[in-house]
Amino acid sequence: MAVPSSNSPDRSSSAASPLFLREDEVRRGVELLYFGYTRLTRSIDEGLAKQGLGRAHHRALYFIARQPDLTVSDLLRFLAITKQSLGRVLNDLSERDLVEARKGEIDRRQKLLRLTEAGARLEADLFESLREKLAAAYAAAGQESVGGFWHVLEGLIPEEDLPMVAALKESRK
Amino acid sequence: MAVPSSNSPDRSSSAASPLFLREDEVRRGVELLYFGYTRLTRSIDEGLAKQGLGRAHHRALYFIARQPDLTVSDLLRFLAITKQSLGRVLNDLSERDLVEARKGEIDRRQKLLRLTEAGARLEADLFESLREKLAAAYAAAGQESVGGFWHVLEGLIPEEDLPMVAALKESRK
DNA sequence: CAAGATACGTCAATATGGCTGTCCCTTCTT
DNA sequence: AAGAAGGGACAGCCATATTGACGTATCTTG
Repeated sequence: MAVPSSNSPDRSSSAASPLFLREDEVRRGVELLYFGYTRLTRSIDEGLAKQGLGRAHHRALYFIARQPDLTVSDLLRFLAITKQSLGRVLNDLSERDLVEARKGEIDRRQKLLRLTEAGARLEADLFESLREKLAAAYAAAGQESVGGFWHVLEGLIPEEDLPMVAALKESRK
Repeated sequence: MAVPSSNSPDRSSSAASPLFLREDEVRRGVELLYFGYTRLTRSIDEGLAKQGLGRAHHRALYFIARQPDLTVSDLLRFLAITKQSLGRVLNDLSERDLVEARKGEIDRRQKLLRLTEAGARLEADLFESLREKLAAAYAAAGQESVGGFWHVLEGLIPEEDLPMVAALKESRK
């Protein structure tokens, strides 16, 4: 341990295992992810507050918009919350006529969720604010960077969850 | 909109309005950011629950670890929550002897926050779990992707907040 | 067909992490 | 001396999540 005078830790990661990355690179990622994510969602929060809704409602709206006729249990998988928590959110949304449900035809136990026209309008509005910010970030970073951005994020998602995310991609007709 | 037959995206960013990106690209970013971010923080939540702490405590720990002798008001800027909310968190942390404070020497109204040894150990533990995941994602994506990842995220942070984020970078002496 | 599994809903109780508004003390600046 | 700034504390509120237990309709299968 011949680390000289400097009180800075031995960060010469590069040396050994490639998985043991320099702490700085990891901290940088953590911080950018934190600030980037919170800033992106902040815009949405404001738009939602006006309608008396919260972030949870937006997430539900988003996935329903993304996959019309989504079932409750699929939505639960996306949101990874409990049935009870989702129940409240879904009730709020249908009271406000933003979401409607009908019985599944194949399996009539299922409830197929869809946005009403008003719901679609609201979702589009909120999405517009996401688009502005993300599109600006894409543009500033350049298209080459976008691929890397996606790539790293994909790596953060555990394998068992990838099929779920991929399902969204497909519904993107 | 004379986008030709090809179903491949019109990515010649250059094309029309470079800010009006294809919806799919934005949705993909939103989704990856959501799943990536939640999966990354999930690991942390488990570690914290054991100590009876929550995510809020981790954020405070993280920034204090990052910038020893951080003042309360600087921490408030990072976290973007109210003094009252932070107060509770900080009390929890000092009750558990994870954080300690001393008076500022230059300005004695200030409280300079530091981790205790136990606090540093806990933070290092939690960070380790972040490192594992993020390092694996970096490795899987390749170093070229990491730059793009950072770049796009930077673009999500409003200009007025960039100095704050940069301050962290510097303290990373 | 009967039994069991599945999809959905709901009750009650609880925790966390935020918020607002108000008021206070100490210390620095002018 | 007055005001601004850093920090703290009270009370009360709200949104979002949790667990566990239970109920009902519907599908699946031996």
